[in-house]
Amino acid sequence: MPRGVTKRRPRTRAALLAAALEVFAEHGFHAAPIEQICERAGFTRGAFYSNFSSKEELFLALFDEHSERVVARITTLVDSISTENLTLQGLVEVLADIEPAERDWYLVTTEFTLYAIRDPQAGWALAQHDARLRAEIARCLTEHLARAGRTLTVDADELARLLIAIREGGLAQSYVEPEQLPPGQLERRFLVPLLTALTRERTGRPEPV
Amino acid sequence: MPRGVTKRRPRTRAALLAAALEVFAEHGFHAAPIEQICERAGFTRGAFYSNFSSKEELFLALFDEHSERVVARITTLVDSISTENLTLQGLVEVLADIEPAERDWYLVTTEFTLYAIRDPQAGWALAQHDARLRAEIARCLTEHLARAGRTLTVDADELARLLIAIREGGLAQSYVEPEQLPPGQLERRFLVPLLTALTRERTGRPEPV
DNA sequence: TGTATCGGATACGCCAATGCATCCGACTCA
DNA sequence: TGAGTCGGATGCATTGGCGTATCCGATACA
Repeated sequence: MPRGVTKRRPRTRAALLAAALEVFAEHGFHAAPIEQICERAGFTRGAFYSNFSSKEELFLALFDEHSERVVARITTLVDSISTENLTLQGLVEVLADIEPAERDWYLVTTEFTLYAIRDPQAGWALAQHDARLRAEIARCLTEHLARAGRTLTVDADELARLLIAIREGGLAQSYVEPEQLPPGQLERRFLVPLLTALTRERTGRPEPV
Repeated sequence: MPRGVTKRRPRTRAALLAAALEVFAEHGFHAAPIEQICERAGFTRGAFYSNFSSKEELFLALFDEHSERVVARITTLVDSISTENLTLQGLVEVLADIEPAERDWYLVTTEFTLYAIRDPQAGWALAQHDARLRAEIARCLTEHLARAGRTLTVDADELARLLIAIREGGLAQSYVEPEQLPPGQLERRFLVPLLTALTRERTGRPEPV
């Protein structure tokens, strides 16, 4: 462990990351000037290049950080199931709950997705994250449904893919015209019949389809 | 009508638009150099600035053009229903059919969506297009289901939103990891049970849910 | 076939952002 | 408390893309 200071750095890094989220959300990755990120964080470009080697690295770091947080949040949800409303409705409310801060993240992660489609390395990283996320969602679904007395009749991972698609695709529409489609609306309207159709009573016979 | 030439211009415009689609898809809007678009189209920047006032205007024009084409394509689908397979399966096959060229359009339109979320004017334009698209999809659904002897139990426009969300959200996942999730897979897996749950036999009673 | 006009090419100036090299101040540890 | 190292600030050079002003060739009409 070197002798010098080691407490300032992580704080600076965090401030830059937080500012980067805002500025990237506002302008997009390419249009976002590094200088604006720095000044919003209360630093100069010198601090920036002392912590990150380039704007791209900052972008990756931002995604990493977010990625951890998202998975952690779902894990928390799974654990809180026991105390929550155990009906199918209750599950849907959890899935349809979208906080205002999601907007900035949506803008950044969507841009990251485009980046990942073009860049195989980033694509691999995103795929890793998505796989973890789906695993958590699948766990959440399975456990919650089990406690509600139902079991899935389809692959949980693939259903997780569908739920993610509905969420992301729905958010796109919501953020383009917020008055027409409040965030979470699609989930609230369609998830109960959908999940009903894709599950059966745990001890009963499959429902007619 | 002026005396000079008037046949070259539309061809040049079309060539630039076609090249722009490729280059935007490859690099993204901001990272795409105008010069590369021009040289791929076989022109120079002089030709470009003679046809478009800026890169942004080109982007809007590209979206407009695409937008028309998409709506037209759906309209064609509606009209071809009579000759197609009239089962629910047949409808799903149509909805799950995604041609390879979709990838470039996906990249460009997704970037346009981000642009539209940030810019109210573009947002309005996108909302107009989406509304037309949903209307066509709703018509397609209603007519096809009617001929298959079923009627919707939910709002057709909102269902169209859901289908668009699934398509867009699914494509994002497909293009990030094409081996894991072939385009259209989510539709093929989930649309039959979903549409079944959201419709009832035309002359019969609602199915149990 | 000549000519007027339109479309595209060429060349230039401009600007903004990146990233580096260097300097100064702050903080930790002995 | 002092000295050495780490972190952030400052200033600069480079890059490259954008947009305009001007020039030249091609084409349609008289």
